[in-house]
Amino acid sequence: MNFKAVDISRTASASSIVFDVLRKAIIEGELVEGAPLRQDEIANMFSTSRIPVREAISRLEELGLVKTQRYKGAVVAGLSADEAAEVFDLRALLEPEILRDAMTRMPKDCLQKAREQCQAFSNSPKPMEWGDLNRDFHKTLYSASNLKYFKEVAENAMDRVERYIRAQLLMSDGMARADREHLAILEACEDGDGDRASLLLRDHIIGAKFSLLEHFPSPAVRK
Amino acid sequence: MNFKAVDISRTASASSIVFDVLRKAIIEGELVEGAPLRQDEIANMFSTSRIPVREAISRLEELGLVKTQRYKGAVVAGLSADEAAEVFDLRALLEPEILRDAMTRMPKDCLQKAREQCQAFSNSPKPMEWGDLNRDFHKTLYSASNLKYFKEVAENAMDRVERYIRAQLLMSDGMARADREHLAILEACEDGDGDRASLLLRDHIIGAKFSLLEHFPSPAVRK
DNA sequence: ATATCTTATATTGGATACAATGTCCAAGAT
DNA sequence: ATCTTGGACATTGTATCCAATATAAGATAT
Repeated sequence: MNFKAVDISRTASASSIVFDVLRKAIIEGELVEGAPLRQDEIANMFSTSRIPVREAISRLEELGLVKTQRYKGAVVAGLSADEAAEVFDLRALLEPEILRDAMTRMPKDCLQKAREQCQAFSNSPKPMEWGDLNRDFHKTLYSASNLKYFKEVAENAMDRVERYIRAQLLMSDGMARADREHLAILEACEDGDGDRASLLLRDHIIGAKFSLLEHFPSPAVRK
Repeated sequence: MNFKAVDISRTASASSIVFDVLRKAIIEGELVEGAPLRQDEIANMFSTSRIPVREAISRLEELGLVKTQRYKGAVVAGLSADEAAEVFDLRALLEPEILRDAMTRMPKDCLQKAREQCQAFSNSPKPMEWGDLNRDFHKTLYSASNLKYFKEVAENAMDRVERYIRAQLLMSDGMARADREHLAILEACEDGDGDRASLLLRDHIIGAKFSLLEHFPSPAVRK
C-alpha cells in the first residue's frame, strides 16, 4: 500500500478519516484498479479496528469507487474506457448548467481567483499537481452556483474519472490543450457570455471524452 | 416506527437488508422527514446488533437520504420544495437521454410490458400502489438502455423526490395528468419517434416540477 | 498422473463489551 | 429570577471476540 495512513487509534471519527484517505488514494490512482482492500491490513495501518474500515468501505462502495464480494473482500472498482465515456457524457450535460447558473451570481473576486488558478495550472512544473490544480479551477468556476445537487452529482462523476483525467494531462498535448481550453472558458466568463462559456465547457468535456476513447481503445469484442 | 422489520438475527447480509428496508421506508414517506433513526431501536426491531444498522445508515447518508450528527444520531433528511425542484431539473436532463438510448435497442416485449404497466397504473384503484406503478412504468421504459451510470444517477434522483411524486399523484388531477402523459410518451415510443418521446418525457418531468412548486410554495424569505 | 474430496488458513460479517460525548435537569451562586 | 455547574442518563463510536465462508494446499482413489 502506498498511501499515507496516520495513527488514529481510539479517535472518534475514525471511519470518516479512513474514508477520506481511501477515497483520495483511489481517485488519484495511488490504489490502482483491482487492488484488494483488506480490512485487517488497512485497520493496522491506521492503528484502529476493522469497524471504521468496514464503514468507510461500504460508503466507498455506495459511491461506486470499490466493489465488494461477500467473504472475498473489496477491490478498487475498475472503469473501462466506455464506462468512463458515459461519465464524461453526464458531466457534459451537468457542468455547463452549473456554470451558467454560477455566472448569474458570480462575485468579482471569484473570477479573479479563477484566473489565478488558471495561471497556476498552466505554470505548474509538477505533473503530480496538475490533477488537483485542474480540479480547483473547475471548482472555483462552479462555486457561486446554487445548484447544490447538480454539484454533488458532478463531484461524484469527477471522482470516478479523475484517474483518466490525470492520465490525459500527462499525455502528449493533454496539458497544453486543457490550458488552452481553460483560458477560453475563463474569457467567456469574464465577458459575461453565458452561452459561449457553457458551450466551451461542454466542448472541453466532450473533447476529453473523445481523446479518452482514442487513447484507451476498448478491447475488440471477443466471442 | 411504522415499517416492517423482519427477524434477521445472525443473518449474513443483515446490513443490506436493513439498508433496503430503511431506504424503502424513507422514499415512500413512511419515515417522515426529521424522524430520528436510533441505532438501538432499529437493531432491536431486526433482532440484530447495531453494527449492520450503522453500516446501513452510513450508506443511506452517502445517498443523501439521512443526515447524521456525531453523537446526536441520524434523522431522515428533509428536502425543501426548492431542493426537490432542482432534483426534477436533473431528471429532466438525464431521463430523456436514457429513453432515447433505450429506444434504439428496445426489444418488442419491452414496449408490450410498458403498455401493460401503463394500463395497470391507470386502472389501479389503490392509491397506495400508484407510486410503485408509476415507477415501474418509467423503469421499464429505461430498461433497454446501456447507460448504466445515467440510470444509477437517475435512480438516486427518483429516490430523493419519490415522496413528492406520491403526494402529487394524490392531488386533484395529479393522477389523471400523469396517466395522460404516460400514454403520450408510450405512443411516441411505439411510433419509434425518439425526438417526440424524449421531449414529452422532459415535459412530463418539468411539468411535475412546476406543479410541485405551485402546491408546495417555498416559505416567504424571512429576515 | 489426474481428478476429486478433505482440511487448514485467511478473510469477511455479526454480536457483545467498552469508551467517549452530548443532553437534560437539578442544585447552588449571583 | 437567572445563570452557571455538575452529574446521571442516553446515544453514538470503537475494540475485541466469535461464526460463517471462500481459497488453496494436500491426501486419496481411480
